[in-house]
Amino acid sequence: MTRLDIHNSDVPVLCRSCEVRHKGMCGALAPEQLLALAGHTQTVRHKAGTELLADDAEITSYANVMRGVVKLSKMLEDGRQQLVGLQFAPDFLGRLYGSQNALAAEAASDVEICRIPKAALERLVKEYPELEHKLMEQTLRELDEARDWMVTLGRKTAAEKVASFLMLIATHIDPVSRAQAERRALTRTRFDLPLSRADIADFLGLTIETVSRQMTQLRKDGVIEIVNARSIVVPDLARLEARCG
Amino acid sequence: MTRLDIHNSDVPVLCRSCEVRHKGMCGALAPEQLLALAGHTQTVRHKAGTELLADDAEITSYANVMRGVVKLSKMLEDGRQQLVGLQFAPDFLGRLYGSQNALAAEAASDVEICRIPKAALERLVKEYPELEHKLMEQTLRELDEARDWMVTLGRKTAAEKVASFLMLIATHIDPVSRAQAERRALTRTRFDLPLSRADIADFLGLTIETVSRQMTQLRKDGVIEIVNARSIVVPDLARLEARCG
DNA sequence: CGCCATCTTGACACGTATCAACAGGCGTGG
DNA sequence: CCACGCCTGTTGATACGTGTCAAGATGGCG
Repeated sequence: MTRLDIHNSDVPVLCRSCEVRHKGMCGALAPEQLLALAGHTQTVRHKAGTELLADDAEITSYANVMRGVVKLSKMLEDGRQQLVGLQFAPDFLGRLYGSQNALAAEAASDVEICRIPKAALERLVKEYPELEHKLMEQTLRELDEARDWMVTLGRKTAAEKVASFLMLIATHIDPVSRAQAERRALTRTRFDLPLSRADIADFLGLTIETVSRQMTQLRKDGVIEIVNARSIVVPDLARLEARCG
Repeated sequence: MTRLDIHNSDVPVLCRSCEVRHKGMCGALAPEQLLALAGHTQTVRHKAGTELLADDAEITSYANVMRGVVKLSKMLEDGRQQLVGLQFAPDFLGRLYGSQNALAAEAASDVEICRIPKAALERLVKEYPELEHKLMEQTLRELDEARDWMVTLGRKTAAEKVASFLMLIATHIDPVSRAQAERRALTRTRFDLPLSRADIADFLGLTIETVSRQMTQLRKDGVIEIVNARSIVVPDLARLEARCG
């Protein structure tokens, strides 16, 4: 279970300071493999709002989210938009084996990502099945999350949608794991929203106005406190959970 | 590209008559590996409506859809239901590496599935990375489809949802591939709906009545002909596509 | 032939969208 | 340092789409 990490000297310098090294796909790699990977990677910072992957663009590189939140979105021709996922560190970014993106990725907050050229990663995946296995596990998790969200989009009321969104953020944004969040269910929790009202609306299939009204309602009901538009306090996560439908 | 398949004698008897052998995950396997697999598999037929996997049940086996359509659904505690996917032959069925199902699977039509015990498949996956790769490709396809459907659920009108559903069935149910369907876009197409109005409503996040009204509207607009409730003719797929939003 | 499930159609209610006005925060420039 | 303007979010009035409830119509099957 515990990884032998005393011999850090084998680990590439770049990776040594990487905070998500053990959690993302890199956790699958031995020092020597990490070295093969690190030879191609490049860590880049982007400001909130930067487009990281354009829809329909050719895929030339993949990436790992190291810090911050990335939003994935799709658009209809007439401009209607739907967010189809949020990626937190240490999530993988990009459609593996795809030639073209089927969605757009944009930095929701300031982010730091670790890029690797498409060909380089695909070569490594072929060489180290353990790497593909890690990516498979994340893909399966994302599929589970996408399907959970389909229930939210298709069958929940506006009030339940907003509560579900807050719950999602509360359990993902914090460095504490989801499991910990569950244990601390009764504890006062505070977090910042990585999305604007417009983004939240696009994530929930609602309008800005409806999101705003439902937030106000949750505040009036004492389920949340709105420190400011971007900062929320949940006195009791269990009560919020009860609003999720 | 072409697989050497002249020496059928090496292929297990069970698999030799399998119509989806080359298309699903089994396409990854050499005769010898197929033999290892076939020793554990069991082909079963089920009538429409049979529950194939119960939500929250422990996973003991995986399966491949060989004939028919399987619907995947999730339910909220109060009974509201959402279909989160449809599986056609030769799709894989089951949450790989999961211990519990997060969704229910039910035969939408009469189906034939090829079961394999969880442990047996997981052993094979470990042994043959090529097998995990095939499953990865399907998982990625399913994730793409789930995200496409999120746009439908979150941002389309009832009319567009129904058109999108008909389009989905038209391009999946037929033995002709999606690519072929696109080429034959202007051709008259006829197909049977594998779902009842209630299922369609659950797939689209609508009510039965709204689905029915929108179908009627499409008929009145000449976009579809309703032979009977379960059988549809689309004179011009391009016109239907134009209704999808 | 008749029953029962499924589907369709109608009238009305309700939730969410739309349109519009206003409030607050924040950076810019005077 | 304050004033202004812009961007984001909030609140209100009203419209519209879809849900709900109820009553037929249709069709498959004993």
